[in-house]
Amino acid sequence: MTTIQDVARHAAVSVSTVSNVLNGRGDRMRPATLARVEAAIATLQFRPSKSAQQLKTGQTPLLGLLVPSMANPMYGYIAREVETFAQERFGYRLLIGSTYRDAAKEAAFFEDLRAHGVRHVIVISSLAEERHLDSAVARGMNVMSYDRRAAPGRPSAVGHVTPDNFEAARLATGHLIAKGHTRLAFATVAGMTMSRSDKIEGFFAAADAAGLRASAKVLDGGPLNEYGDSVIAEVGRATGLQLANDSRRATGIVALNDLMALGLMAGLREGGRHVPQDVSVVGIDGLFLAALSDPMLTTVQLPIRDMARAMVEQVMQAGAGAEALARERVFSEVRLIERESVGPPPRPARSSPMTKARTAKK
Amino acid sequence: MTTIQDVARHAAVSVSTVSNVLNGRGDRMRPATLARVEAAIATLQFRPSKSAQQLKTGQTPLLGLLVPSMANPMYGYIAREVETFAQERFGYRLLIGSTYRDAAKEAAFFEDLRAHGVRHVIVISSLAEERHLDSAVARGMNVMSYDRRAAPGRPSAVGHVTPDNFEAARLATGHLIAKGHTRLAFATVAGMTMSRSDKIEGFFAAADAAGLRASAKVLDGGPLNEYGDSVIAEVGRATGLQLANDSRRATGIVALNDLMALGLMAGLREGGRHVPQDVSVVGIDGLFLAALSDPMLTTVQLPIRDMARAMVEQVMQAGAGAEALARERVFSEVRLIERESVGPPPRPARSSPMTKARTAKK
DNA sequence: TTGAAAGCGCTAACAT
DNA sequence: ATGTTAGCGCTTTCAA
Repeated sequence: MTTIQDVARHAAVSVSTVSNVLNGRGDRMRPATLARVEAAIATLQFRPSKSAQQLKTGQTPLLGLLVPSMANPMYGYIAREVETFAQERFGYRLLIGSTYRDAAKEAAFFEDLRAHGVRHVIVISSLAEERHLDSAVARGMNVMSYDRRAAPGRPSAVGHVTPDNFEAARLATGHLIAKGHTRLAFATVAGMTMSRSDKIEGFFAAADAAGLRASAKVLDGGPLNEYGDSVIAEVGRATGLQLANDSRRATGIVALNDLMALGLMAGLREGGRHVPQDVSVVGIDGLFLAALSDPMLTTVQLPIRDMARAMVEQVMQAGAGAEALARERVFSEVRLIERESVGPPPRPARSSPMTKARTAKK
Repeated sequence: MTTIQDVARHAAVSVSTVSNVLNGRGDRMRPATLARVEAAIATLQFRPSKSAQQLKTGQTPLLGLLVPSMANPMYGYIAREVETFAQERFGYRLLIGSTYRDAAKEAAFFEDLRAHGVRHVIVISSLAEERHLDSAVARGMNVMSYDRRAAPGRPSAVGHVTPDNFEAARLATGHLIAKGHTRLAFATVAGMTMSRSDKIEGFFAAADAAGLRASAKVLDGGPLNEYGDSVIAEVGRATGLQLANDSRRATGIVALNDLMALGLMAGLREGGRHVPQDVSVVGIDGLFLAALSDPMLTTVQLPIRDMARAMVEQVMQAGAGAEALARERVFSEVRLIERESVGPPPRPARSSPMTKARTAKK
């Protein structure tokens, strides 16, 4: 390994001179000296050791990113945006970890980040609590949390960036209502996170506003056990299959996210139902995969790239002043992408005691 | 930050004693001493600094992983498997980088890995050349390359793990032939990598064996510009759309991979063709997404997890002996998963001059 | 059984 | 304009 000593020797200068050029202080020396040093660096292909620099400065250009699973296309997409921006804007690299929604793995990852001296971390946790994040902050980390709002009341030192989940679900539900659906459902998985409850509230808010609250219901597809990649789609499929055999099922369904929606459609189809003729489905996320399905999935697009950038920008705030870092940003730029998975509700096969007022437009 | 000094002071021992317990040499001291040290470590929540350790030992528990794009579900899946195994088996964390298939970005990532002292790296490159990998090896890195075989003739210092792409494509093509298809095509993107050419050869080998070579063709959907996440599916869609309007199109298509196949199906449908009634499609990869489409995609499952583990295991070989490290492993455990996207060919609309012998079974 | 001390590669005072 | 040097947190001889 070539060191700063080698360079100094090769250029016949002292190590501090080399260090000066490394740190952009080339103006402190004669041009000829600078040139010699630069030549030596190039010749020897010298790259200063990050660990030595870190030991000295306490800084390391590494960003920690914690996700439930990298195999989930949504997190893969966020991760890529975070990584790209962190690299382009700050020259940081990404130290990533999948936690499988496990508290112990999450804690272990934080411990390792700390040991590595990583002081900037973005967390996409599906744990209910987030106190462990505060303790990370207490140890000097800048942490940003994705997809949840600051817990009300309890002042937090961690920053928050989240899409407007309430609005996203409201929009999705409103679209179904506008198409004439009166029997609505929100399909989710077991376990209540802030993001999920916000969506559920948005769902009910839209139903309420249309006087459809009584028939609106939440479908819990069960737990997300094991490896969290495809499983949310599997839960969706199971829910879809079950729904297919339910004669009193909702005709308009909002899914927790696109993967769940895709699974839902597969399950519905497996059960012999057609989307959107028998049931309409709308997702939330706006994954590119939603444009590939048959029928193409109508979904609510979230501003992923903007959020990724905002998280990076904020987590990098040098000051670490709690004011700036602990800010909460809710991104409301959610928009409905109408595709093919939503249509008018089927006309009721027979008189249903559930039928509400306003008999859908023909 | 609490250091080994703090622990030593707190336990009233020297730093070397603390270091000894950190490095599993607790047997060198009196149990009471060990206990005191351990208590101090726990009380102070001490974690030794990785950068200090690295500076001293030259080792860092970080694995570099280079992928074209983390937003691609296939790479996300591989990355997760690599990460999980590296963590569980070796206690390593993952330093990941998306290269967008760009040589400069790839080189920059390697430079950074070197600066960080990372000595183990797994590369999924879509660059034609791989000399840059050899130079990384020359600088002391252990590198494993995924999805390509060692260049024949030129002895390489980098290890190789790859699925049997020839066999995967042969299997996919053979399935189409068994179903009666005589007009075959292989849908790919612009740019020839070793993996792609192996698949194409497997495709032709199967066609040849059935006397179908003359009508078998390769469809090049064009370049994969920009951000490589959804774009391969977009190329697939464009190819599918074009195919839909081609009256002399193949009836059985093998796609480069599942994402391309999914796009292909979307394009075909957009163009008014039905899968599998008008055209049969088979993918390669075995992504969970392939089970979600309508029709569900018939595909060739690759042993991703096994390959991920093999790569990690091999890249970690301490010896760095070129013999063990530069090994090439071709995983032939590929198997066809029959789903719904393949059926018998449509009966020819009218006499076609192309029609080969053996008029498909009814 | 325990401790003292050198040194890994670098940065940044502080000389000169 | 350039050089000397202390020291970041740790591991590891070598001594005691």
